[in-house]
Amino acid sequence: MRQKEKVTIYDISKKLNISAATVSRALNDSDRVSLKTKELVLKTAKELNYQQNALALALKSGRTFNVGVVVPYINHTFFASVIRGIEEELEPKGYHVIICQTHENVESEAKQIKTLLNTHIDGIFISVSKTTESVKHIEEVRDEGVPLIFFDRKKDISGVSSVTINDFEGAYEATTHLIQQGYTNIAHIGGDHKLEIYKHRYDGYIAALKAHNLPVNDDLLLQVNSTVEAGIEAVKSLLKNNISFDAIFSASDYVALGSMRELRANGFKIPEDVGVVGFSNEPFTKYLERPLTTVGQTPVLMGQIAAQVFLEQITDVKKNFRVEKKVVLSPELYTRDTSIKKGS
Amino acid sequence: MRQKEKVTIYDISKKLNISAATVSRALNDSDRVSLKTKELVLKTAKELNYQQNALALALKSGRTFNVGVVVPYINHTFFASVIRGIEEELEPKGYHVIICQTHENVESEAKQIKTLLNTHIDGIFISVSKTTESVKHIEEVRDEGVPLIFFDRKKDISGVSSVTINDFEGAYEATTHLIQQGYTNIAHIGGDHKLEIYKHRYDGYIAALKAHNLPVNDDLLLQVNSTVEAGIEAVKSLLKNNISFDAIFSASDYVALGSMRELRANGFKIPEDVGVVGFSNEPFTKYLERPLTTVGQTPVLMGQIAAQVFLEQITDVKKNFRVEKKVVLSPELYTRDTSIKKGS
DNA sequence: ATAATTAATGTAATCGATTGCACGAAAATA
DNA sequence: TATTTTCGTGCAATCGATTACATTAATTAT
Repeated sequence: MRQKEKVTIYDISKKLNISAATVSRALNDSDRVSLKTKELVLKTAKELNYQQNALALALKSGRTFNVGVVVPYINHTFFASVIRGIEEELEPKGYHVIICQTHENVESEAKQIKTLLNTHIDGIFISVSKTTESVKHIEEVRDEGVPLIFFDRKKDISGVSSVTINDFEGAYEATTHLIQQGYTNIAHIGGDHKLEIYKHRYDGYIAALKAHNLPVNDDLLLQVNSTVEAGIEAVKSLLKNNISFDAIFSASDYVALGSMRELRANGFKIPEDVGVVGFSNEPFTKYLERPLTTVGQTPVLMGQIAAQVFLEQITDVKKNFRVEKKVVLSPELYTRDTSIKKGS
Repeated sequence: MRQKEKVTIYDISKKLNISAATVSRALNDSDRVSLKTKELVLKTAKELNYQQNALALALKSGRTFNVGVVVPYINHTFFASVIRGIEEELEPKGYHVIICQTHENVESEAKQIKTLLNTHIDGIFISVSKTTESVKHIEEVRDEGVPLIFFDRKKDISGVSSVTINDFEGAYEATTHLIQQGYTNIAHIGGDHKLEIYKHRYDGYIAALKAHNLPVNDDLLLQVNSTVEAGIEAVKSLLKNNISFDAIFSASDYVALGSMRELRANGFKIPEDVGVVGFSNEPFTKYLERPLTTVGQTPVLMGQIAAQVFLEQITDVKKNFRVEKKVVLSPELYTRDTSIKKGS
């Protein structure tokens, strides 16, 4: 029950009748200590089961070996996977990952960042919340000299690195795939353009249509939240307004799922009557009885790369300069049942 | 680019020409400081934008306001949701959550715990890995006087609290439900009994059969990993061995999914020919074209309660005693399509 | 043999906040 | 008025490790 009395370098120094400074040097393998004392110290340290006090070190050095990760929700597969990637990459280097969620709320985001800074983290990874417009709280991090890395959802801030998916390319490929499958009247159910990712997916969709000389029809463009319910509502509204379409490219798998529900409820066959493509490659998409074609995002890889960028950055800081690095990952189209016209 | 020079209590003390001790007392609202100086200090602190140095405080007090969470994989929906619950409950109290994953590996688990202890976390939440048999590394935590809380996957260690699901009850209800639907030949595809949760689910299944005077048939009992592939293989082996059954109670949603795949591939209709019930209420289960009946586990709630137990525990420690608290949450059966016989 | 060099170790300050003890001044009591 | 309390504040140690500077001992060069 009682806290074990921790062994410090003073305990070692007392036992060996030398100064704590020498012990410290010996433990850090300094060349200003004789081999004999070095060995002696190391041996005694092992005997006494000495563990370096990370707090004392952090106080002295200013480095805590903790990094913060700020995401909207940690239990969303995508974010949890990115965190996993970060954790896997940094754990071997002795870093710990502190996670915070913003619930898509800027104020919470700003608060979390403030607290993280106060905890003296060595870096921050962030995917901004939907409601984030002002970036003052983020610039503050940069100004304090703390490495900051955006992943997936970024803001354009000079001097800040980011790792993102090429959403444009993903959307372009998805749309092109639908076109090649013979669909010509493709609706796009996207998300709020305040988030770059949705804007880029929209742009990719438009570009693909134009590249194949298909007209852009405003009636076929919707912006909704990323939920099953929103997908249902979106299709309902399309049908109610008598808008004809033969395919849906959705910027969200959840929306795609809802869309399919509503389409089937109205007697449409997928993919015969309507082709559907989603975005994200959520785990459930491949388990559906009719697996969903979707754009995959390699979130674990994204986390790993973000971590690597961070590691580069901290060595840069030591050298007293900073590089702004923008990594853009290529998405991959998972072609499955919902977009392959039979007999085509 | 340059690290902002941090404001300390010495800066305040210098500016006001008083000692740092008084500043510290004033900031901590000690009653040994005159109201006048108190106000003065508070005002100056605000002016200079003073932020308490968490590291210095931690070094002095031994409390870091960090807690560690150790799970097999952080991107599994269940664990991510528990973490979310913990985080939501502790964040308002000023705690940070440090996450570690073990990849179901005891050595990794022991190492993570060791590092966490060295980081001076204020408590540890853990769901043990499948391979954990020796609990020496866990007893060490308890012996160091660091509050430890098991969630979901626990080990029996005296003096350690836990928050779990009543797996027995969940399995009992699920099996009873199948029986009530008219299934009589129910197979159980479970997991490794080394993990209590699987043992309990098995026990619940057996108890339900006995309670309804149904025979226990060893041929219908399987132990497999929690994957879609394992589910496919399990059904393959049942069919190959010509074992007849009219329902499957699986201890895993993934296994249930695989089972259904293989059953359909062999011309069986669900739920007409074979009823299926899973376990966990994974998000995908309700999105299936034929939503899966499954036992839900309220992971967010589990995290919240675990956090509450932790908070109680640290106040207990202050009072110099420790209570072992075992919270068992009730699972809930989500009755969906795969177990409801039509016309019954 | 003596001076100059190098190697090994020790001393003490530092990182920032907290706190037991001491001290002077003011207030209350005798 | 003299004596005791109370109040507000400061001094200095502490938490554990690091490190610039000082010092001693050992070695080499002259």
